[in-house]
Amino acid sequence: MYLPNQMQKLTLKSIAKEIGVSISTVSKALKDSPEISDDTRQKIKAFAKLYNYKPNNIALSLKNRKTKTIGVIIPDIVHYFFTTVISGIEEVANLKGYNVIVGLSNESFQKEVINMEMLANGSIDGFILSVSKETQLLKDYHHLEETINQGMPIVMFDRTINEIVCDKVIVDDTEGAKNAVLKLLDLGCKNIAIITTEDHVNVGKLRTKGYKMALESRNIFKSNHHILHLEEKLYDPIFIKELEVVISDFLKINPSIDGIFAVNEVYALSAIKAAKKLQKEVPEDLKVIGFTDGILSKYATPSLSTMSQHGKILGMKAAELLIQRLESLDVDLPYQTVIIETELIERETTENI
Amino acid sequence: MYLPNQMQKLTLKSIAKEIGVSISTVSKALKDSPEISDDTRQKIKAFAKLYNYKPNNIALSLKNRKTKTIGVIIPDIVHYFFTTVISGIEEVANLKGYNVIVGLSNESFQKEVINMEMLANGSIDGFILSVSKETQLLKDYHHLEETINQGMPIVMFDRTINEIVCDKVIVDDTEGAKNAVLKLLDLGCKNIAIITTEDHVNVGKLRTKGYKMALESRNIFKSNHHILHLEEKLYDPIFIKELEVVISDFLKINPSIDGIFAVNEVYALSAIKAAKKLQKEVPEDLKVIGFTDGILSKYATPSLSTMSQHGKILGMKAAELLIQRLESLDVDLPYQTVIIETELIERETTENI
DNA sequence: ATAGGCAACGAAAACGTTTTCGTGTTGATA
DNA sequence: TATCAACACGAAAACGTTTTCGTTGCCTAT
Repeated sequence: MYLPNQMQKLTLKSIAKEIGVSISTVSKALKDSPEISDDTRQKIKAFAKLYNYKPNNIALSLKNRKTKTIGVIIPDIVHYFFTTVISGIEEVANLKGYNVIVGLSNESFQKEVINMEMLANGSIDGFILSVSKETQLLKDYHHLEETINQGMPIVMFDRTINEIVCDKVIVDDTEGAKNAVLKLLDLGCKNIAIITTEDHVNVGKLRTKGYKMALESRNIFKSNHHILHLEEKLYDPIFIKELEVVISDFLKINPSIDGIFAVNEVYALSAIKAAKKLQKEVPEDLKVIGFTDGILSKYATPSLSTMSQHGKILGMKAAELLIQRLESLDVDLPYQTVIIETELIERETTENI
Repeated sequence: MYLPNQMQKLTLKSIAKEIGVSISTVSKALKDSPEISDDTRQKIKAFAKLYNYKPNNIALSLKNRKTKTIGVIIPDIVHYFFTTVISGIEEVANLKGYNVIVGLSNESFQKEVINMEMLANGSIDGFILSVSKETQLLKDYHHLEETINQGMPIVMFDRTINEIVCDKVIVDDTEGAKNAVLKLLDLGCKNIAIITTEDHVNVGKLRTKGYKMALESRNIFKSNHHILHLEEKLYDPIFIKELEVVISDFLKINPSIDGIFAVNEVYALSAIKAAKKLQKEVPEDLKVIGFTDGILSKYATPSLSTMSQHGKILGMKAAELLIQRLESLDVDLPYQTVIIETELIERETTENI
């Protein structure tokens, strides 16, 4: 009787020794190769099942030169949008037998590079990533280029880079912003402001562009654009007070504002809070639309109308693109850029009273 | 001149062939072995650097029988607490040269098992996990036992299981809840309710226990306990309306309630919303404390006082425990259970006006 | 009787490392 | 001149698979 050492994983070799056959025979028997007689096959399979043999993934990876795992690099995981994207990635990855390994850049170029290098040397088959803000700022993309040159496919999402040719999945920020502002106009708002980021943040820039397009399409020109650019750091919860002050000041200077489009939930909620303190009622005196249909929008009081980015669908699409490329035999598979449509989720902040 | 095929990763073998030495020599040269002459070492290192040689992680893993990666299994990633835990894990993992591979159970026993089996066969060195609700309900822990029996260490966090002996990192739910309720008492609340989950959810049960302990320590006995147990599903944003209705009904039946302790942010915010509609002002007529210092607490209006679980610290501690065990030579390292202290974060919902 | 064929299995290479243990060459020493 | 280190390097095993290509032994057809 075989006494398995519970501390030692079963291998083909140990099974072979136990049954008294060669490693090859065990391997073939377990894969139902016709080369092996029914008799020995039964014996081997029974033994393997009894002691719960599972092939070693690392050995398989080395042999097959593929790991069946996807590397995901994101700037921040404590962030609703990114987590929904991950959940989408994970869902289709799992469905197709892939694992997901997560690296966080914390918005740092350095960490992004380190993390990618750590994973690029055989640990994964391909990347899904959204670059850090610092990378966008520095415009240094050598790590991305090198990775691609080494034959490792990348799918970029949300914060993509034009200079890099690869598959991309993006949110239609400009169109989404435009639609949000058009909605405010349709609701009767006459003086619509945008609360946005600095321009080097791509999504901020694109959403600002959409804002302008919407207004200009209704013949509201520059003199009546109200744009508040906020410093990076104000997004951080530790500056919540400062954020409110800045927005409050902005609203005081522009008392005619009756509609706000904010490029994220945080700006939107702070705007609402600031407005209340200035005795402006939402939505009666001021209508607000945010971006990202996260937890804040749903549970805020009043609940926030917002543009959903469908992060989960985005993640699913990104994973599909990557896996399709990984499993395609066609080396020249053309690169795609998939656009995920935004959708206006109407809640209390745009109710017409 | 060597013309590297950019599609092909550099290996020791290809370097060896190019320089005209053996594989062993290359390996030794790169590791600065004294066996190798300065001359050839220089040559090899220069070549390796020029073409950016990086050893293949998979081959290393196979050889060393360790992967330097940690498997993290959580029930849900679109959840503030879990993401902060991950960020903590990731931080110390990275510091110590480990990668993090994430599996989601989606609160499903089945997915939890599958995911763990997928990773347990060589892909990772150890697990950090929080079990799914279904696992808690079924009380089937065979996958955990088997994993441990195979010599793979596990660190459980938050939702731990007494029957399983392993390292654990937990939040002091009972104590935290007790302190929250004591705070409400100190603020002068006379009729304090708890909004909690069904009892099979461990954290809900423990926090309810803390609620009772606090009241009883001030001689407020059962007849004056107001406990609202909510169905699982009401936590989901799609049932936000129903949630509010249930809480609203509860408040109507118990009009004397002047303090609420909610076991999560969602219940707390819904309670505030319900109260407002019943013309109760927060914090004037009703004081509220939640659990989890997430994004909702910070940006709510009024901002929510809450018990912080310090998820990031918890994650860091869990990673430290695991890595310590992985790198310890002592097989009999005693198992630890680390308790992360909660902390009351006071905001507007407990202000004394 | 013998060639041919098939059934059932094993040996060995390969994936990319690390490391132990040779082995050949040099220079110095007795 | 013979011996012996020290030096510089290579061969090979090992990690756990898969797969190709033998190699047996036996049966059948000529």
